[in-house]
Amino acid sequence: MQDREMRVRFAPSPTGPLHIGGARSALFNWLLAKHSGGKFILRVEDTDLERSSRESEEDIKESLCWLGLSWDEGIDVGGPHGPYRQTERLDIYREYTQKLLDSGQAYYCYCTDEELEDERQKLAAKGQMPRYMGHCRELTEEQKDEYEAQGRKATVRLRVPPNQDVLVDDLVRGKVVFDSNGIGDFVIVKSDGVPTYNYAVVIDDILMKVTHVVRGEEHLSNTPRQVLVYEAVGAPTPKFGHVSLILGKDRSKMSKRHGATSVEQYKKNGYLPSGLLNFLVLLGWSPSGEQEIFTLDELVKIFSLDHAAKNPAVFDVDKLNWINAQHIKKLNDEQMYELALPYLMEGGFLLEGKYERAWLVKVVATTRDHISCGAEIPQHVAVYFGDGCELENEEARAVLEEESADEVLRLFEDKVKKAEELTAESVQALLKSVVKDSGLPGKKVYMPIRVAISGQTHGPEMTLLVPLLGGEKILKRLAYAREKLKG
RNA sequence: GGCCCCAUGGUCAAGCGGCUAAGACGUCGCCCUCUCAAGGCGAAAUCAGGGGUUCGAUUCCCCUUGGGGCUACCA
Repeated sequence: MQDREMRVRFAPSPTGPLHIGGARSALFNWLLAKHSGGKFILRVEDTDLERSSRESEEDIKESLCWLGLSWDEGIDVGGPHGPYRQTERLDIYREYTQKLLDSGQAYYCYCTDEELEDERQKLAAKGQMPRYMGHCRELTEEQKDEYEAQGRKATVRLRVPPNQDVLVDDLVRGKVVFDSNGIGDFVIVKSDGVPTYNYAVVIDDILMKVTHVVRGEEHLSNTPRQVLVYEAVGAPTPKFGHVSLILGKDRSKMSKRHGATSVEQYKKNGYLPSGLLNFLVLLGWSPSGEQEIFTLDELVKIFSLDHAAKNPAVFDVDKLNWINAQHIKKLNDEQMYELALPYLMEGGFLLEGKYERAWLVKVVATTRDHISCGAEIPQHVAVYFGDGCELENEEARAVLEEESADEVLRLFEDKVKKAEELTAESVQALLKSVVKDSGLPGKKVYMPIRVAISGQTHGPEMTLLVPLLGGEKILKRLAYAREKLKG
């Protein structure tokens, strides 16, 4: 007897961009599938007609693709158990609903929102769990006709057996028992004929032969309802795994006010898919060794639910920044350039059009060890652009106003003019000779030059800065700085 | 309110009855250095509280407290 292949899915509802929590669920499922050689399915749960949109669906797919989490079956790519969009599966659900109705495991309910709300209020007042008490459980044909005549639209409810323990055997939480009395007959088909989440999700998982349902902990309390549906249709339950939630800084569920919560925002800020994924996988899961920086391939090899954490994790941007920085350090020059391009354009650095690509590549490469995301590139490369620099502050001005500065700059200028080439090595030698000729301490030499050619008292190493600026630009900047000082 | 989950430094976390309670981010200090970073080294910092069980509890059980989730014709 061979184990069935592992089949997992990510089933977002397209009501907004891909949330960071959703991305982690997708990642866990994807890793599980890849690790075991199984299948990863993408299903769209769009039964909330009001809030679902194709636009969101596109956004989610785009984010998933950007992350590199491709799906083996699902929307767009198809598969043997489609369609993979729930609103296109209405006939399928109808079939199951009819069977449930025929067998008496489900029934029509004609209660109105007001009546239901009233019932909830009363139960809550008595300190009991608000739930449906079964008003329409035993309706006669006459009563149904009467309601129909009133123009009421019926929902379909599942008949939930009383006094029953509903067991959820969870891969990360162990056995969790719920009392069926606390659940009540819940709606499986809305009055417009569209199934509810707790119903559709089960039918689909059965039909799509899903073996492992891995999702956020917010679904744990809903799982007994789903188990009840499995039992009603006579299907075995898959294995469940409820992963802890991702919380905001204040320990409440991540939401807009916690800053960027969608994958596309991180993409926009120039985070790398590998960096974001690496950060996400460490939230609620830990590797056995001490390594923390992983490629996707490495994660595929070692990931399992065994080390999934039960406690919720706070999203820490500082750690994300560090992890992403580690991934950026591994980029080559071309990859760096690719990462930088949108920000160079945005920052207007390419408008001048007079910069060679090869030069730009070198400039961008200087930022590699200093940034944690692409959006930080402009502030680091600004110093390489333009023919003159404004003095950053009084401290910078003071450096140039020092007595020895003038002499240093003259020496430097002279040597730059005479230099045949400006490379890291030659600049190093050149600067050393300025130190020697002036007899000044290094700092008294480097600083005035730095400020004169960059306007700032901080920045890239001189052996990086000078060659990249080139003789022509340096001379212009020196002239500009002198001009400024006179004024 | 009811039900369910969770509880190790500021944050992510290892630990699975006996440890000086790992590691990482962040913080601080030192080194490197023309500067800012990066990098290297080092430091401070944790078992929520109370009961049990046990020769021995961070670890097992109960209670309290705290946090979170669910309680929809949302997913």
